[in-house]
Amino acid sequence: MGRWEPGARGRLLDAALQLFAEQGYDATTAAQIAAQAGLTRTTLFRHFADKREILFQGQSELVSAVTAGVGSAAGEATARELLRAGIAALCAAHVPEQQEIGRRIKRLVAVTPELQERTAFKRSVLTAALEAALATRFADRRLAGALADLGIRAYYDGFWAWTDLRRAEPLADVVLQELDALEGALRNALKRT
Amino acid sequence: MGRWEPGARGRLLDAALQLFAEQGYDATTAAQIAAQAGLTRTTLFRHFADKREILFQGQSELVSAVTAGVGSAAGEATARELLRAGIAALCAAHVPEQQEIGRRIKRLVAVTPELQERTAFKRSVLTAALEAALATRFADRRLAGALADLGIRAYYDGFWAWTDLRRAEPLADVVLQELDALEGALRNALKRT
DNA sequence: GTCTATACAATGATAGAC
DNA sequence: GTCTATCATTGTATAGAC
Repeated sequence: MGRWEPGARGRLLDAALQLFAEQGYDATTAAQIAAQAGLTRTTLFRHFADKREILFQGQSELVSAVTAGVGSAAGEATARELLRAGIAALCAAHVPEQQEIGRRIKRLVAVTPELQERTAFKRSVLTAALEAALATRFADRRLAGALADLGIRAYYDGFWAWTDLRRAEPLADVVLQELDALEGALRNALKRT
Repeated sequence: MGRWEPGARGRLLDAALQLFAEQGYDATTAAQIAAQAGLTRTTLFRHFADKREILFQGQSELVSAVTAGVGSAAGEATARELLRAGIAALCAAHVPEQQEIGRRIKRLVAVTPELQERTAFKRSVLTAALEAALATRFADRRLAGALADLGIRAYYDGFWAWTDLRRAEPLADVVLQELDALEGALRNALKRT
């Protein structure tokens, strides 16, 4: 099952996913995870600031991806096009293996408040990064925030749906379609009477 | 400075706000907070599940408020009107004292990752509650989510702005005005070419 | 029913050796 | 990079005092 890279971080992720699924997050100690990965507790904490972070590694690359995606859009792009450029870059930062890993993480998060908290924080960091990137391209800070919420919602809802797919569909297809649907629903609801 | 109720929870909040401001969140132990409030560490943890929760007490009432607000709107209310009913109820759940307390909490959150995490979690819980309440009143789950994001953004941005005001303005005035502005910006950006 | 005393497991930090 | 060892603190559990 070691389909992740053989580095320490990858082995720790594999070990954590297995032990959390068997015993639950709280009942699994950092020492157990380290032992299962052939390391010691101290080494685990050299790689990850805390136990939760084992499951959320690679999230900082997503911030870079979304920022770069917005930044590389054409100069005359509209606000909506800038948003789509950022979200598409976010999706491109994922590899197909995340489909199964994401599915397993989703099950754990659903039953673990500590992981829900970290999930919410990561989402807020990503939203803030997208908002900041958009705000460098057009003046309206309020619009940047509202569009960031919309895009990140499409990304998360699309991502979780993607992890449930059995075939290998590009993540961007699922997410951008979700974004279309969200935009349509909002446009309709905000219409002036 | 004990302008909060004389109960244990209020005294602990006062003590925590003071000590966190002086020493920082991490450098302040639970025992210090308890001692400052004339209690012991054990009693602190009887009142609050963890150290962060001292600052976020009363948040569960906000969930009740937003749910009740949406639920009590007129039967023929539009989606936008339902949203405004929920947000208005949220604002009504605050007392003027929160203006100063919120200002002090904002400063602490800005420099403390642990508190940022809890803030993000509370926001996500509130968003989910609003989304669920809206979804009971109209069928479109996507619209419920997108409108919840919009309303909660107006609430938070408005709330932080409100804490900086020196006069005693109703919170709802600030927040609903923010919501108007957000709706206008989005409506314009989502317009079909 | 609110408060306290005490013991306990686990996290996360730290300093130093291989 | 990895390890051993030690440490303060959080948060839990359980007992009992006022």
